[in-house]
Amino acid sequence: MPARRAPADPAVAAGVSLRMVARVAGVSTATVSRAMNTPERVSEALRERIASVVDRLGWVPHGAARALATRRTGTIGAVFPTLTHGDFARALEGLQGELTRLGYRLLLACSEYSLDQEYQQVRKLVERGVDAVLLVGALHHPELRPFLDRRAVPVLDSFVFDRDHPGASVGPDNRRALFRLTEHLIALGHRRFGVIAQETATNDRARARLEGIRAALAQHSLAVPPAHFAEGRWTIREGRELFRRIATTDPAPTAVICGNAWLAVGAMLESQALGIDVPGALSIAGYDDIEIMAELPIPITTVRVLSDEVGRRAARHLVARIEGRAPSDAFECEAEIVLRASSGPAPGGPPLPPRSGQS
Amino acid sequence: MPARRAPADPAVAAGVSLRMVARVAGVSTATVSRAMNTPERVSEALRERIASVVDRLGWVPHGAARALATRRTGTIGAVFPTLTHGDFARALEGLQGELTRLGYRLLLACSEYSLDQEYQQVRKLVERGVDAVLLVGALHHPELRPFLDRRAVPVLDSFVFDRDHPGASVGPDNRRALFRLTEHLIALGHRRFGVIAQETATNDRARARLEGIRAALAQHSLAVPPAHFAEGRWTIREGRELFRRIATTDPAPTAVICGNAWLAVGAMLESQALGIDVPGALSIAGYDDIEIMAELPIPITTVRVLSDEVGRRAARHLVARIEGRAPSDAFECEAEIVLRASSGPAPGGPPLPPRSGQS
DNA sequence: TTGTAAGCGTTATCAT
DNA sequence: ATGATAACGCTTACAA
Repeated sequence: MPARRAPADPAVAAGVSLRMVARVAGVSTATVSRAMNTPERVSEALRERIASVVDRLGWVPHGAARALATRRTGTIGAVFPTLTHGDFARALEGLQGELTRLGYRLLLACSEYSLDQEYQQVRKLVERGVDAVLLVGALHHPELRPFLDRRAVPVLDSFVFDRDHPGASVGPDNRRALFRLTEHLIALGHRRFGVIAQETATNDRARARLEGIRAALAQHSLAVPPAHFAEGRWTIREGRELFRRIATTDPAPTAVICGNAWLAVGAMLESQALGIDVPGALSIAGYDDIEIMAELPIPITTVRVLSDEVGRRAARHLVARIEGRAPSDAFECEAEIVLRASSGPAPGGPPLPPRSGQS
Repeated sequence: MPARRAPADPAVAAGVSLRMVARVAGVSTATVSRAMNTPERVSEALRERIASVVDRLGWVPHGAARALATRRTGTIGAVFPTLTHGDFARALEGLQGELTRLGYRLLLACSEYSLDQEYQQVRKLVERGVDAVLLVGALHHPELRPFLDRRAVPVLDSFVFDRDHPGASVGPDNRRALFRLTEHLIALGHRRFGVIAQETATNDRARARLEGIRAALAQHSLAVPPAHFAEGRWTIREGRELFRRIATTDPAPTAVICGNAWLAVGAMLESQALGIDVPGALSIAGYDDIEIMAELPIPITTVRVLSDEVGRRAARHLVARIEGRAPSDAFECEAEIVLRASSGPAPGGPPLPPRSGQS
């Protein structure tokens, strides 16, 4: 019976093992294994014979068996707070793409912003054999680090960067970015600031941003009065409501800083609905640069974080550590302040670099 | 030496195996295994003794070993075209959450809208031992189905629903949804239609939507002239450009249907920039309902797909099949038409149910 | 260059 | 209810 030309016999592909490939090719299992993993150590003749058998039988290596033997799975685990938030989605895409490029797979989980859930998910991932773990933020369940350290599983905190941060991290310096943004607004003459922050309870990034704002204000003996401060979830609707509450006080703030992109979009839409002159009477700034911010009738000043770059760097860092290379402990990712029409000089402020302010 | 209270001895947790737990507890490996997997078959005394040892040693079962023995990994694989697109992100989150609830993990990959890449990713996932695979769309690499079938790996196509579709699927009926939306606009008196579609080359959902539009128009002997048709990527900017091209023709369309949410947002923003009276002079409709569509000054009429529900249902379906239950082959997910201010009667059209049209 | 055989950490089938 | 022990499919010394 002549060799079949069908790429894989339907009846057979199901339970094909390396051993079977070896038998059909008339070699030992070791040789097949080598032909796959270290082809240069196998004679060309055998290599080809084996390749054709692999092909004909439709053999796919059994990952679990390999993992058991090598004690490596070629998989890294990531736990994000949520996946619908634009910057995490972008980071995730960058991470996934880079991992694929590096020959790794991604096991994904969500913490829903809960430290307990994050820890539980990490345990599951480790049980599932991930070679490394990517987390978001610097704040974790107290048992998490010890748990991973004990098992020598590399971890990386993403979306944070802090020189004092123990362990590896990759991301923007949230505190500094908002410090600088706030300073810029102060320089434009603003003195009454409003802030719509993301909930800071379990979100150390949001907290760092808030600290940055407060620190910059403090340097000029300024502060955010309670009536001009609000915390909220990251929806447009929430941004609208909180903005309305803050902007309709008297005296109203002349600048409102929003803790993320959607809150900023909400603030902007509500300012238009309220007929507030932006940036003439009030400046709006956000955090994170998503496409809509640049496309609204009045584009929004914001801090651009290259989230996909965060994901890609995270991938490279973790793979490097898995493979025994020792990359530097922290990467700061650029956080560029993007000035757009939503911000300008404070009404009646000093005549600084002339912009379209119409006070 | 008294029993240590430390949850796990740092020096030990690294290489703890079930065998070690068994030795320390003074039982056989089989008993430990049973204590973990079928506790009811182990005496309470032993069960407790074992539990405490597991705890003290900080043992975490080795997934690969278990997978090798059981031929199941408790992992399902998903391949999405992209992750930054809002509806996939939502589906992903729903999928992930439901899988966690069901005790499964998620292995995630991206196809970048390429059938080849999709196939390659599926191969990787299978190699990694996924118990089932979730795909997007009905159109795949010709080898993909045979590959999975041969290995008896359950597959599910998502974001599509088609009675004629072979195999399982979960999602909206794209064709029908846009058929109905178009009929609605026709009933409002529209006769000149513009369409901004997503690229249909490798996207069968986009194609189905387009077919729905064309079918509805054809029923009324209408069609989309080339000058009123454009295909593009799914960005706001692209939506703006294509809308401008289409809306500035003469005669201009009185209704423009957009293939997805971002294209629709772009169209809406551009219509405002151009000073076009919406919906007085021109109606705009989109597909997929993201928050911004309801929050813009002129909210956008669209088709609401419950993407997270698609993800959750996909999870339940696949797990059911993995566990030997046989769920029905296809679920149609609701695709509700959400009428908002961006659509109204055609200018000079029949005085249908009165709306805010100001022709 | 190739083969032999001992693991890798579980589960599952028998016995007991 | 518990214990021995043979798989599970692959990798990797070590030998030849």
